Amino acid sequence: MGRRTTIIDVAKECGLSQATVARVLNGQKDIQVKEKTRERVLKAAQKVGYRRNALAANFRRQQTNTIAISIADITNPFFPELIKGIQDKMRDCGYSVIQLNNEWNPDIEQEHFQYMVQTCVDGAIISPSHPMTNFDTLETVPFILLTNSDLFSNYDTVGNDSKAGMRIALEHLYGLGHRRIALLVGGSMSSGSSWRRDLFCEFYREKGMSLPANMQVACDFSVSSTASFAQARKSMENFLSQNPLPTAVFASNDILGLATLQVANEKGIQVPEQLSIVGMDGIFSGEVSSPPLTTVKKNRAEIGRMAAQTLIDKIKKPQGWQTKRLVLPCKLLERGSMGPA
Amino acid sequence: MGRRTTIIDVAKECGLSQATVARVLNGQKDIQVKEKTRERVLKAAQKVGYRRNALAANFRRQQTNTIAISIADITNPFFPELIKGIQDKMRDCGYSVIQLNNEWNPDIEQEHFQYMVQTCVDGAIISPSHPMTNFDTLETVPFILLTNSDLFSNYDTVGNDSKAGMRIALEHLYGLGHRRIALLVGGSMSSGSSWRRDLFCEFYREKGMSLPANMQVACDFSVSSTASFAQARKSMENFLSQNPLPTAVFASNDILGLATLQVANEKGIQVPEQLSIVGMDGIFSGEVSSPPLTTVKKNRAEIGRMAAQTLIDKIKKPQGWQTKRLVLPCKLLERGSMGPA
DNA sequence: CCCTAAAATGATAACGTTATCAAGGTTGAC
DNA sequence: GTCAACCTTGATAACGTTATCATTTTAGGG
Repeated sequence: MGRRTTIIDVAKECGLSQATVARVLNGQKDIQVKEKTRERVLKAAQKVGYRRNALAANFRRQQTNTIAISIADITNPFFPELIKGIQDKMRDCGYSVIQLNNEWNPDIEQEHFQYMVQTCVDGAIISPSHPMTNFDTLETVPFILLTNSDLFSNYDTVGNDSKAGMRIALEHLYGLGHRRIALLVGGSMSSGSSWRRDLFCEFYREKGMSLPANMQVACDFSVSSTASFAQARKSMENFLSQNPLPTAVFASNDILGLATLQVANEKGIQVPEQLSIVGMDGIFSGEVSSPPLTTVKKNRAEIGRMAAQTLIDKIKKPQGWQTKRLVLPCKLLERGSMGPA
Repeated sequence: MGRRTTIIDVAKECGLSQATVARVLNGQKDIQVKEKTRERVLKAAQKVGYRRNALAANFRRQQTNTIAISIADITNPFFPELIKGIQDKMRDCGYSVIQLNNEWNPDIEQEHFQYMVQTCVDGAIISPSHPMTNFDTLETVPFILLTNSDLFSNYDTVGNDSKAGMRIALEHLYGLGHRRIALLVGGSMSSGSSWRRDLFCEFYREKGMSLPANMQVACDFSVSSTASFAQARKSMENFLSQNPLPTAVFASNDILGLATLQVANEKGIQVPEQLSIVGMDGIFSGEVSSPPLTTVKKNRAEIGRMAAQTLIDKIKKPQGWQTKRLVLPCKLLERGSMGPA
């Protein structure tokens, strides 16, 4: 038994040189090899049962055709579609994908960065675990961030215009006559609850309305959807006991929105007649609630594809790369949880 | 500039041999090296800024410390937790994970198998895309299947006892007085709708009830949750127009269950007063519907961890491996969509 | 038919690590 | 002091591919 068949075996079989065989079997498209020799090689390869040893090739070329994705948590329904988008594009371009979950933990995130360097991934797509994430560890690994936050304005980023999205939602609610709109944000973990608060206050100011007390709720946003949902429920059970109620709630993600909806349902608060709810993201669960959750939809697959494409461009053009910031629009997806005030 | 620092540079720096340096820096735990030399090496490594070249090591050892997961579709809410379970366990054991989506397409699945061989993954965890999946392509790659189907009884498998789970649900419904129970199955894609039908019929027989007409609905189960959901809705809009209605529906997965629930809600059919609905899986969306969906819960993270552990065992014990079939129980998770007949 | 340029093929040196085996040191019992 | 047994360390050959450069073959114009 013994050795696996190698390029040399093929060379012996067909009486050509190792180099020529390599050109045929593993060469790039800029082939310089006669059709006839090609056939000889292919036939011999078939005969001896040649299998390319990707490990050897990777080693020699010092590249893996693999990229890494670093996100918080694959079980968060926001991410799978995003990842799918990345995978699809990457697959088309001959890359495979390693996905790493940091569970919102910056230390794990740093470990992952080190892993990427060690393992020689060709590039990385990263959803930063927090606003102060340090990318120095990545050394020369080219990377793209999944965010649109100003905090990362020096980096290549691909993200949705969440600010515009939030504004669309608020304007829409305003247009429907809502004047007591509440804001629901996730806790420390989401990279920016602060700009949401700012935008929220500014919106009130702009409309010449004074911001009523108790119109902002912060929920702990936890590692699992289920846990976050439970947390949000708790917050909303309190919040929806106050008097007077807001006429609308803007939740900065769908999980919070769905928690609001469920609590409202339980309390007998009619949605949308008594309370409009708008979420953000457009996860599947929002389709199955009753009423289905109106939301500011982010096209996550598209974000993924764009990020992948951008990363590939960056990998292929190591010289003279210009920082790129791609911003995709969100759009309001009207389902059933929003109505006139 | 120029060459990256290697083990040889470190050796020069500290005046020890390459071999010794390797033993310190990359060696297994069965170290045979004096504390003093270890320190010398470490210090030198630090000084010259040594980074292990994992590509070289992988090549030399012909292993990658990487395993592959082959599933249908990461955006199917059934999978993320499963994957998380695998990842967590694998991470603990020093493996990283490549995840591949075959989109229920056997051809893509086969490509993935070839990819695994080429890329020398150390092992694979596979959710077969269909009952006839051919694993010969995998050659010597050790693998574990995520299923409990009898169709794969010759392979190592880890899966939930779905049959028992379904039985629990049916028995429970029966115990609540339901006598007109309908069955809702996914289409061709799910590896076995046939055993569900068999079990369903047998259940009726066992209870001495005759199976009424129109108590089985098959929905196309499509690549995306959203599409499947839409398909199921369509089927259920028809189904729930019949007279008399069933008093309960057992859906073979939560997406189908949720579609049923939504259509029932829209038609003004009270759930669970007029219609009980039980799903299967226990996905997050079932938590947010109203009422929340009662379901036969599969502990997907646990399945993932078990599969990972089993695969690792198999990898580490190439000789004399005994085929293993792990079966985990499901349990009924009572939320709000099931009540007395 | 010769000559030149281009195209095709050949020979061979890396790439950086690990594994194997040999050599040198140390320990302790007799 | 000797010898064996063990513990450390050293020298070096792979691993299979790709890249570089040298060499041979082919094509085409004069």
